[in-house]
Formats: sequence, structure tokens, C-alpha cells
Amino acid sequence: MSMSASLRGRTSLARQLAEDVRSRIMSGEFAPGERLPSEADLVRRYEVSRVTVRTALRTLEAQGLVDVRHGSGSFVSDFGGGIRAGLQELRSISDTIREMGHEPRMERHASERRPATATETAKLGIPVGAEVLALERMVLADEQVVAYSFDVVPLDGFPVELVHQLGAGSLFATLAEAGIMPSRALAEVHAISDETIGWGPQKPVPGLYVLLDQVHFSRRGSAVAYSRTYFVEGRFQFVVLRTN
Amino acid sequence: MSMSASLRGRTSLARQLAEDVRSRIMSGEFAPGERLPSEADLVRRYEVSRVTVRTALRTLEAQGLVDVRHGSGSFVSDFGGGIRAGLQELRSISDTIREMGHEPRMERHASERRPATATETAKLGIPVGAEVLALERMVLADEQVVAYSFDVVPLDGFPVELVHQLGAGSLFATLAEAGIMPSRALAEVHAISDETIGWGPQKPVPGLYVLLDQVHFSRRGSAVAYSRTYFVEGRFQFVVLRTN
DNA sequence: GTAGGGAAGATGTAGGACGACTGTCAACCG
DNA sequence: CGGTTGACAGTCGTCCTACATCTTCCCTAC
Repeated sequence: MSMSASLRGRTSLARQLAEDVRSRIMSGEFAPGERLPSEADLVRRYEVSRVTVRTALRTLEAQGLVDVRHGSGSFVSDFGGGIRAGLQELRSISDTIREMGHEPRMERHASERRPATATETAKLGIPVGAEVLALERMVLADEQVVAYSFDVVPLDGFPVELVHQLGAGSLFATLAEAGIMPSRALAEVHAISDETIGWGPQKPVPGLYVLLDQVHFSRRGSAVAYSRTYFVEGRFQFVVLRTN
Repeated sequence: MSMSASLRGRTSLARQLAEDVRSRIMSGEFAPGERLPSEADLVRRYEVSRVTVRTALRTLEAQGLVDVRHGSGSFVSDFGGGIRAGLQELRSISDTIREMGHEPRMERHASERRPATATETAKLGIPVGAEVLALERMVLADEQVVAYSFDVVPLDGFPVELVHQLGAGSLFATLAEAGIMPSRALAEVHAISDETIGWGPQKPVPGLYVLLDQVHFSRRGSAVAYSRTYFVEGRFQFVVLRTN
């Protein structure tokens, strides 16, 4: 059960352990409701201290994946039928679609360098008129339209040689390559009924969408992207795990 | 800065500490971007061990409220002045409204004991035909309608003397009193356009809602309630904090 | 058969120690 | 003079040991 040696280094041990256990839970190696190995067991198996094990368990508990019971053990949370990709986990839409068992594809509709609008300057906390790259894309899962995405990335300080790449591949991957990996996002959820949104032969009628209006932040707290994603109602399962 | 003595007992020290620091962050005592006291400081001020402090900080970090930086310190997450009261924190609608600075009120529209429907038996994992209490309520903030709520609570094993109270006060409070405090909820988000939902003089037109379709679970993993809450679009700020 | 008690195992908390990383600032060098 | 280097204090990451508290289960006593 030991982690691959390549995992070590870079991030903290606890973080790696949490990620490893998390993947094992997701893969079903640890079934919902089942008891995890005791802290002492995990100490032996992963060859880390109990502090590290407990730190990792705490992280997973805060994420709602496990339930640590005093005097009894740690248990995989049971939601009576499977945990899905939660909205509170920050990852690219493509990755989320792939995790749900579908094949993602992004189709670029427009790509433009222009000054930021008033809304964008406010959301991103950048000066008025600062240059941004605006993207309009269509998100497909198994060739069916699931969302229309409008992304804005401030270009000030962004590596020039990577600008063209922003509109091409994964936004997350390119941002990470530029050293400004999104670490957190503040997302607002809205219900939108608008016939003017969307395009293409699969344009949904009526135009009913769940809008995810979100600002992405780097670990240091600077805004790195602002995106509005209109999810076609019914085609995408939005799940939020709520804990206390 | 010590916690009130009444806080001690019941839950774990770490949980109490996390909750205390969380409230101080929310109240602005610890401003966004600001550095928290060092772990050693917190140990002295709260008179707990470093293990406890670190456990609490880890929890807050997993919730995205603080950013712990190796060798530097712990910092309150900065979202550029963005609002808090995130959707991923499980609390009653009333509490959420109150935290946003408004006065909540629930108005009961209907209350009925009946067998569970097929959907409800599936969502709650109860036998077909099991008796449930179904509630229909209107949620107001400062006397303005913000949502219509449809709640279902399975009555099997529920204390008889508390049944009437379910329809009266706070659902959460009554469930807690019955010893089945909701600890986690799996919530689905949908955009709904439906003119048949809602009632009263303030019934919104058009009927555009953000639907929060959620199953509440106890700490042990049993479903304790199923609720569909239709939030009137634009009247309630839905915020999801996404982390990784 | 049942209630009670105790042992074993599990997590919760405490305290001390050391390593690794970060930011600062003074000394140094070109 | 400016930029670099290096020492240093502060802070988080990890480990160790010990004990307290809680759960569970089994065994005993009645």
C-alpha cells in the first residue's frame, strides 16, 4: 500500500497521503461506510508519523470524505450510492467530465485581446482598461453540448510566449505553466434563462442554464482568471457536498 | 482571546478552536490577507497544545478560509473583498440569512403526514410506503420572499413527541433535539423555470429558480431529511468556495 | 437472560525535539 | 554604489513518547 516513490518531494507528506487515500476511496478500494485502517496501521503502511496520518485524515474529514470517530475509527463517508465529482473541488471542466466517464472536448468560438470591461476590472481587481484575453468556447461531452464558457485572463505580467497557448489547450494547464496555478475559486451560482446565449447546431431551446460565475485565485490571493460558464440545465450534474 | 469556558466540553477541542477562529475571521477581527498569530502564539493564547492548533488550522485550510505557508505563517484567504457564507457550509437557511445581515422568517404553507413517494424512498433509502412528514414553507428575508422550501422527514424511529415540532420551528434544531443532527448533505443544483412553483402575493414572475435538491445525512451516514429548496433567482447569493 | 464491569483498541491531547523553509538584514564583492 | 551572498531568527513540517478519553466487545456475576 506504499505510495510510489515519485510522489515524495514537492508538497508536504500529509498532503500526499491525503491525496493517496482520497484516490483509493474514489477508486472503490475503500468502500463507502467501510472502516479505514487505524491510524497505527496507516503509520506502519505508509511509514510516516502518526501526526502526518492524523493531518491527512483531518483534511479528508474537512472535505467530507471520511468520518473520524473518537474511540472507534475512521470511516469512509456513505452517501447511499456513490460520491461524484463535487463542485467544491477545483478542477478544470474537462477533468470533471472525464472523471464522470465521458469524453470532453472544447471548441473555440472566439478569442480576442481587448481592454477589460468594468465588470471584469472589478472582479479581477485590475486597473481600468488593462489588457485581457477573452475566450468564448463550447464544452462538449461525448460530442453533446453541456456548456458555453466565457473566460477572461488578465495579460499584465503574463508570459508573452504563452499567450497564444491560452486559447488553444487547457486553460488550467497553461496558467499552471505560467506559474499562476489557480488554487481557489469563488463561484456564484445563478439560474439563467436567455435565448441569446449559445451557438451552433446544438444550441439548446429553451435557453435555460445554470451559470457558474467564478473568479479564480492563485495561492497568494491574486485573481488569475474570471470565467462565466453557462451549463445547459439537465446535462451536467452539479453536486455540492455540504459539511459542518 | 481565550474562548468562553462554556465552549469547552461536548465536541473536540480542535473543532471548537477552528470554530472560534472561523468566527473571528468572519467578524473581521482577522482581516483577509492578514497573517494569523503563529501556532506558538495560538498555543499560548488558547492554552491548548500545538497538535490541537495545527488540527484546527488544517480544518480551516481544507475549508479554504486560511492559507498555511511553510516557514512563513498562516494567512486569512483573500478573495478581494468577496462575500462569505458559502454553500458548502451546512447550516440552516435561517442561519445563513442571518449571517448575511438579514432577518429570516419561515412561513408554513402546508404540513402533512403521508407515505413516501418513489423518489423520496430512493433519495432517503427508506422502505416503500414508509411514513414521512412533508412540509411546504416560504422563506423570507426582511419580509421578502427568497425561497420556497419542500422538506421531507422520515418518521420511522422519530420521537413521537417531537413530530409536531418539526413543522413549527427550525427543522435543524428539531432534528438535533431528536439526536439526528444533520452533519453532511449531498446537494444537486439545477436551474428551474416553472410558473407552478410558489404562492402568495409575492409569487415571483417569471418563475425562475435555483433549485437546491439535497439529502441530509447524520454523522453515521443515515439519511435524515430530503429537501428541495427553490431559491428565487437574484434574491439569494449562492457562493461556492472551490479548493484543491 | 440480562445487567454490569473490565480489558483492548481506537482516537484526542499534551509536550518536547529537530528539520525545512521563508523573509530580513547586514556583510561582502564587483 | 548596487547587487549578491550568507547568517539568523521566525515559522511551519514531521517525529517521538506518553497519557486521557471514548467505543466496542466479551466475560462475569447475578
